[in-house]
Amino acid sequence: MVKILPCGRKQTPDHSQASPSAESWKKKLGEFLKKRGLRATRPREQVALIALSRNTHFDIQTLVKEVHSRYPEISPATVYRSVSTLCEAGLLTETLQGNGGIALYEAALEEHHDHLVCLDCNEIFEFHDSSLEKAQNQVMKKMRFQQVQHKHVIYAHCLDLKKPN
Amino acid sequence: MVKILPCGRKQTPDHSQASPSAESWKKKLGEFLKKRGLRATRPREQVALIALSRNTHFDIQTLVKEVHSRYPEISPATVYRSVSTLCEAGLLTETLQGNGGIALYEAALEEHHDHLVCLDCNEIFEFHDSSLEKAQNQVMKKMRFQQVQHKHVIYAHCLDLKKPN
DNA sequence: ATGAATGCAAAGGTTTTGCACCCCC
DNA sequence: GGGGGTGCAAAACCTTTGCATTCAT
Repeated sequence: MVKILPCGRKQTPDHSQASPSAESWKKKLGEFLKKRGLRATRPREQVALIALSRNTHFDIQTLVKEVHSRYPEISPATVYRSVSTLCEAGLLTETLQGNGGIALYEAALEEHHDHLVCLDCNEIFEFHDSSLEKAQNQVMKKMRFQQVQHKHVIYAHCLDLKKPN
Repeated sequence: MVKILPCGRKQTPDHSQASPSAESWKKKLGEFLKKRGLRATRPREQVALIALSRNTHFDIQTLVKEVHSRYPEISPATVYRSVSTLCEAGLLTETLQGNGGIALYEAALEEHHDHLVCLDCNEIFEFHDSSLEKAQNQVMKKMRFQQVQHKHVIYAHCLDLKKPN
């Protein structure tokens, strides 16, 4: 289990600080670009910076606005193009669908985790449980499939706190 | 576990026949509409018929086309409006995202199941495993949340058959 | 220098909305 | 008869694309 906060309080951005992995994406991105014969351009790296230093899940629109506010010269088209590059590079993952069925992304720097959406405060929590993963692998084995990836999102009410509004 | 077919073969539509639940949605829909003060109109019920008698996952565009081909007088706008009504009524569920990140829907008539997307043949399989569910409930208990719903999609390769192309 | 990347604007597609008319209750 | 529902068309959005230009290598 990674981080759990009682519902109603905001999740503290605990990996916004420069973590050991904070710089690792630059290397990883560089390698990917070289391998593909792509170029390390300024706009591309600025989008990467903003997308990968976020500590929350985000949709593209939010990213577009954020990029625009910090780098007004970068066009939405570039943000879209960069996001797909970053996904291909394995630095960004499309994780779950938000309220309107909109795809949300997050940095793929950390180890795998599942998602818990609190129906009271709408906050998204992350967790990891090894027995859950184990059960999952059992099922795959039984079904004779080899798991590559999975998306697991649980929607739940918080038992400790009541809805703040 | 519900249906599992070795990868590379198409999943047989085994609940396309009139099942006991085939008619139950009419009642459920009627109750919902009454409770909300909404009306049981012909277009609404025709869309419901097509959407709920499907046995596969589908995206809205597909549904729009299908509705149009059977009932050309029904406009796309009505399909959209009906789908959200059916979702609110709990008769339709947005399940997972297909290839392009497009939302897929399915009838919520049957008992809960998870999804397995075969990366070799792109087929979507459904499964249910009680120990998996149990593990899940354990986690929720530990985290002090009460689970309402969850979406679990596993992407995997089939061990038995090789990619057909 | 060469070809990839960008910005811009236009195109393409999907979903929502405004409004007059229709029809369920 | 009243108010929700529908169809139509327009609007609003989001995302992709074409193209001239810029820029990394």
